[in-house]
Amino acid sequence: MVTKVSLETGPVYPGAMSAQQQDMAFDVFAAFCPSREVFAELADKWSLLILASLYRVGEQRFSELQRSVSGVSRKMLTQSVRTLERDGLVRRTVHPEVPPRVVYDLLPLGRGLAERVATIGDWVEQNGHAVIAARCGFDEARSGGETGS
Amino acid sequence: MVTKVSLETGPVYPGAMSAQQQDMAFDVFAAFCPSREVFAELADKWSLLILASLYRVGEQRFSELQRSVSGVSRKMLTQSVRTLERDGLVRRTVHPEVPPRVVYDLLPLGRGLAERVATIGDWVEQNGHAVIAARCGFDEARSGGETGS
DNA sequence: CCGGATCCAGTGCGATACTG
DNA sequence: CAGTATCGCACTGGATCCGG
Repeated sequence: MVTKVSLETGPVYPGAMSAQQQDMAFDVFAAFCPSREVFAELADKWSLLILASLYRVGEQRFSELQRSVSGVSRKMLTQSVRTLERDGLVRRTVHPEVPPRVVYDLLPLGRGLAERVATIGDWVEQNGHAVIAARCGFDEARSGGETGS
Repeated sequence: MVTKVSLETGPVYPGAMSAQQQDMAFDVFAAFCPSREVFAELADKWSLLILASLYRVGEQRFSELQRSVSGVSRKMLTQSVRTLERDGLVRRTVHPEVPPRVVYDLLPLGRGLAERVATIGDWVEQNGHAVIAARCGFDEARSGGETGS
């Protein structure tokens, strides 16, 4: 892994990469690798939750999504969903009615990612208590340590 | 799923939750669920990359980690790794030497998560080109659409 | 070598109001 | 209903200095 790509700073991938792309690999850990940018774009609270929600619930309209991913503002929802659409992960379908109805769902590409993201959500829901417990122990050890003596 | 917990705003989990905790579930999608806080804390670029790096490479010292996760500042690395330690995901071992040597590695709890996170890194490295291609197409369609006529 | 503390610019993000 | 535009604050996160 980490075979390294062209390693240019700018976006140099025209979309067609031929077969040799198979022996090349993006490196998420490299600061200037294009894949890092992709990763960084996805690695935020709202994007991950939106992906997970679309994966769990299925297609949803804008307001449903906003209720589903509780706490997200319209601005952030719009922005995140736009990015996901731009990245070819999510499809945005506008039904030309009045009032307008816009539906979002996962594209095949996005489903593969969302699937993995959802497992992280699952993990947190299953192991959250352990994390919180550890956190309490940690804080307690820090504040409790210096009171004595 | 989404069975809902006590739903208090504050941190109300003392660490011991008895057996009934099994029928309860955290809900990552609920704005005020404690698990959401945990999720939000982990859902950032650096934390995810650090977990993935520790999973792939194994235990590393501070400076190794900084080189491994290229682009991270010392401040962010310290901060992220502290949070991960606090959450019981990562172990920080100080070797009392001079110069000091500090080693980080995954705790069992953290390994379970890191494993899943790593699959996301893999996904990005494998499908990054598709994302970038989609992105180009999207941008092109937007700017190319209004030039004509 | 590890990392805490401080300073400060940049911006993420929420609140609000307006459009189609 | 879905989305854009503007404003403003708070927080992020990098650079730097310092201490163990």
